[in-house]
Amino acid sequence: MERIDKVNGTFGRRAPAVSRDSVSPAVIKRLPRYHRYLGELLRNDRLRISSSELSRIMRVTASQIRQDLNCFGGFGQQGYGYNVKYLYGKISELLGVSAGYRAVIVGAGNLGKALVSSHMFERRGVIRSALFDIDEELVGKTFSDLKVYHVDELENYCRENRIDIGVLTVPRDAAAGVAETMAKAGVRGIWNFANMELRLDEYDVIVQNMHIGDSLMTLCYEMVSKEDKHEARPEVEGK
Amino acid sequence: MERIDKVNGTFGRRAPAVSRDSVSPAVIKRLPRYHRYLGELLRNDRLRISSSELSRIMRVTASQIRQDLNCFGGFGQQGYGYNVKYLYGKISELLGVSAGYRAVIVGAGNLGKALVSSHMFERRGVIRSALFDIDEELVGKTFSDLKVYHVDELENYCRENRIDIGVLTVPRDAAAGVAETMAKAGVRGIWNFANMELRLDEYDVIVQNMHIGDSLMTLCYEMVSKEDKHEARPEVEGK
DNA sequence: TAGATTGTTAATCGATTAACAATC
DNA sequence: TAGATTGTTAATCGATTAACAATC
Repeated sequence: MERIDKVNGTFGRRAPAVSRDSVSPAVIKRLPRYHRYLGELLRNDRLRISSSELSRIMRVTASQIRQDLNCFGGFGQQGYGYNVKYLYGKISELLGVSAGYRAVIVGAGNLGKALVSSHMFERRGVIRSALFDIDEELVGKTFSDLKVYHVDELENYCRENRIDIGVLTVPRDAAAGVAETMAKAGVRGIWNFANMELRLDEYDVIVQNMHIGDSLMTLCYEMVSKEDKHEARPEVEGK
Repeated sequence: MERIDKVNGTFGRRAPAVSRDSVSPAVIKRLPRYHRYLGELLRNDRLRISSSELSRIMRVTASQIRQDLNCFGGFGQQGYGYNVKYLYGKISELLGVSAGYRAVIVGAGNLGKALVSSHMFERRGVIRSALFDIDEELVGKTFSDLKVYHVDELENYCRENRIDIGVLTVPRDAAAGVAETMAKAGVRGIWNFANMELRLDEYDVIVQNMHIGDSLMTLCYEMVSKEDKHEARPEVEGK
């Protein structure tokens, strides 16, 4: 068996393919957060990190970190900890950063523009390919180096450019139709910002519904709960 | 004990205050989704719904629905089901829709504009009060009926207008500073879109960090996993 | 080697589901 | 009343934490 030098971040002949079989949803949901924190450590030139230090930074238990990372194979080294670069690379691999997925963004409104002008895609290894809109005024324009095409061209474009991901920032009512068009054109993942749950059961497509508003509601829930607790507490008797 | 007519959605003298004590995080996280689906049913003029029908629509177990809704008190009625309007009202109440929170949005870039131009706040009972930006070019302009002020005025504005919620769509590096300013000015909740986890431990403020990108990564994770499964499966021997 | 820290098992805790009695 | 459907308890399942042996 070839040894992998996790400490220096260099590899022997064959790195073990990260294993994904039967990884629990709870762990998967946490991966992007690990990725963020490790990216931060990397930018700060940290070479190694122990589960206990990472646990202090991330405010989770060290036990959970070790358990999580171990789902995919032994990423650390006893007595040393984890090599930041190596670990970051492994998690990036799991999250498809090196898959080179190509994405189109449908809807060149404020949200579409916000997404393409950010480092959103770039940072995650997703290649922005083009913008689409139904508004003739926008067609032909360029935002953040991305050309806007008319949605009529969407199906052909996706096919010809082997688009993997479709990002939906269109109005609610248009979402289902556009999604189906993309699914037919071979798109394999849809990132949906319309405020409804898209379902493409007939197609072999993975859908991520992004409900930004849910987060605002959770914030409000917590604010109300806090007030309830503090204000007007009788403190007389009983529980 | 006064009876509450859950069936007609009308109330007796005293409606039971929804109880929030020790509700599990898992349930809280699901509330916005119930809210969305019930809103949809309400728009479609549905008067009642049973846990079993709702379970089909939402693709969760009926058992979970009954268990969840029961955390806060008996919202249903045996033999009948749930009154859609009543239930929607109760969940709205839990989520602070009727709290009348006032929000400012700091950062009048594409994301800020996208948020204020949507029904994001309105739909959740949050009142948009003003926009703020550091760019003199933008100050004085109006977007979606909202005036843009200079961030220098943020602290005073929040105090004078009793702002409850601050929405951060500023660049990463500016986020912590702006957040602190708002906390000092009495803001009690911060909705942070900067790609970093804001912590305001010294202040009595609730922070919701919105990591849009995590959702894209999860999508990519699932796409890679699916490919791994389908492609190049040796099917020779061993597991 | 001794010290540190992972990998991993076992114990605990929390969340989900199933089942059914209560009740409308 | 009979039928339907909730509220609620008990059983199962999954996720987290604690503990420690393995090992670098």
